[in-house]
Amino acid sequence: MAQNPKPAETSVPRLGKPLKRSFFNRSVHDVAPDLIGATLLVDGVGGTIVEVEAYHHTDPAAHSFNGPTPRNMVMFGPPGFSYVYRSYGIHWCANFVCEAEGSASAVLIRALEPIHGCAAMRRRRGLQEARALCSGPGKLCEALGITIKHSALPLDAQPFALYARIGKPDIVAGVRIGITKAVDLPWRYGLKGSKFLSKPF
DNA sequence: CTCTTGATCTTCT
DNA sequence: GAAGATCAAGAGC
Repeated sequence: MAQNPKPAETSVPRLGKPLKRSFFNRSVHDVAPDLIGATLLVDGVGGTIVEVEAYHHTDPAAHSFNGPTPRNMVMFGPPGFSYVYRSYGIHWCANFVCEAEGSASAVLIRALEPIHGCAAMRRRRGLQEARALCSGPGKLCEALGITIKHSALPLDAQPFALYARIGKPDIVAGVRIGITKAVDLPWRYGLKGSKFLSKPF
């Protein structure tokens, strides 16, 4: 019998339990793939995370590699906080700080599937196509309204809201995008087959 | 479809 | 003074 009706074109996944800050207090290489499928909202706008990259303090490509500076200071703080930086003078990029305080490791949020508040995202991005709204770290910050004002904020309190995924999705890994150091490390993670990635794997 | 380039500015050397 | 965890538009195929 047809107990599974054809899915709607845009289905809204059930949300798991809210993620606590302690979720981030472990290896950045464990947190990064575990964020695939989680839901990120900023003031109620966002969707399902489909692409991230891990940056470890021993990694030459990490902002924290050469020690603390005014820009990367929040990376050296406790886990479970946001780290937002300016990219190429134009865009914002959002990270989640991981591991014990002082580790200076973080996950870059690179792409998500727009689910909640799509009208607001389309307005901010000046675009209609869902695929282009959040398919890149700068794009998703624009769509979610993330700026430097959102840096160094706890991820388990407003305006942020994070929910665990339900079940375990198929995750793929590959080399990171747009970097010039440590280019061969396979620390980019994505939801297998997602149409909302910044680039295919 | 892929490749190239300009925009724009903060950060660190 | 140069580089950079990007993006969009335009040219070429």
